[in-house]
Amino acid sequence: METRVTATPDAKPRGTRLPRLARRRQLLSAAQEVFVENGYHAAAMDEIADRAGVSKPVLYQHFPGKLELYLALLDLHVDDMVNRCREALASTQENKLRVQATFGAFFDFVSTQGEAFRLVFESDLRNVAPVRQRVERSLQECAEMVSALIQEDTGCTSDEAHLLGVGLVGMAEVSARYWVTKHGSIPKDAAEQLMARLAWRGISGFPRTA
Amino acid sequence: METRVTATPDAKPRGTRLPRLARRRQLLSAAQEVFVENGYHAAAMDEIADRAGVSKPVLYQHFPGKLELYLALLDLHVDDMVNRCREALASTQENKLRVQATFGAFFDFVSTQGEAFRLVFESDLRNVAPVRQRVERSLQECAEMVSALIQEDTGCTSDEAHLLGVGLVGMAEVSARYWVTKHGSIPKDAAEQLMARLAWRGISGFPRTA
DNA sequence: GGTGTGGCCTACTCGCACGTAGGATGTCCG
DNA sequence: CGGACATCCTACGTGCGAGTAGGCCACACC
Repeated sequence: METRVTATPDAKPRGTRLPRLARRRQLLSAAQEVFVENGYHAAAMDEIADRAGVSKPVLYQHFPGKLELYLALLDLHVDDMVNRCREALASTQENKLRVQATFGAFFDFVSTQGEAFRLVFESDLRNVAPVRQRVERSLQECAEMVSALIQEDTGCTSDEAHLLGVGLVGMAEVSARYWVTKHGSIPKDAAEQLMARLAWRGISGFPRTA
Repeated sequence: METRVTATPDAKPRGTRLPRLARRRQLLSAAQEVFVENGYHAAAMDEIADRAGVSKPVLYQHFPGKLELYLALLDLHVDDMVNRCREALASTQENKLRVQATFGAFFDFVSTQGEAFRLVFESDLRNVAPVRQRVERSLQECAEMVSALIQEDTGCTSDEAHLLGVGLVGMAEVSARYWVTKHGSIPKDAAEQLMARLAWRGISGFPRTA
């Protein structure tokens, strides 16, 4: 999927001119590479520009600052995650299949776009309000969709269902992240189904009394 | 739990002299406050010194640099977490109780020392090798202790047991972190037991065949 | 062929925060 | 009392990287 991962931070030809929108997309792509590799702080605007085969001021003609550039990318991926999760839950009416589909969604999410999921799950900028807000909100949304279903089918209070939802989504996130770094140990289908089985056994027909 | 959260970063008396070891402990404590509040990058050595009622060079007489100071704290807390987890798993021979105890361990861990768990779970320095290594290694250790037990009692392969272990530990981490930020919604005991029940239902007598 | 507009570049400023040089001051022992 | 040692301070050097000033060049349209 990468054409070059060699030593030199490989500046591109540096001669091409692009229309505004195409350049913007390319800058986003270059920025994603650099942010994912190094995190926000270690990423230099110079390197992003170089990676796109362009000089720094061009970057600032498209984005007002480093933070805004980062947020633009982050928004893309949190939305992607939430949508995948929503679609998985809506894909069937049977809860067992819903669980499977949702784990599938998380495993898919961490498999796409290089390692873009790191922007959401491993951001080194969570201490900055707008970033924290986006990340927490997106996970919260996923958890709420899950907990709504839990609450329908069990006698749990709202608070209990929320906690369960957060835990399940967290399990999906963490296991998917672990799996993706250990490619080769287990095929994707098997990993998804293993975790889905664990979750489904845990949550199905959750007892109403302690 | 905080005595002061006012505007001024409250420098202490600034006159007291302390023996070397006591000063070191106090510096660690001040550093922990600042790192937890702001993360690594937004934490200034000046503020840590101020917070301890001391000037910056003193800090550098105790720690060679900012990173080493951070690592000293991080080591403390990853070890704490692993030990709690180990003790929980060793506290009984019955697996159901082990699950309960382990969730208890994670909920305890996030409840102690201000919010020191953020250093482990939300470090904004995971892209730096020594930090990443410590964090991942500690979670890996917890997961391996869990997966060893899983492998004993199920027909899972080693890879499968590892994935399950990581998922369960991840669920404990995420749910504990969520619970601690929502103090008041559910009492600690209830939250622990709810999650433990979810996990135990999921993992107990895990089927040997797909 | 001129002229304007849009895309691009080189080269710079500037602030911030880590880390340090060199000096003052309190305490303990001969 | 005097000097040695340890603790601490004020004030500075320094590097790095975000963001900017000002100018060049290609292409399109008159």
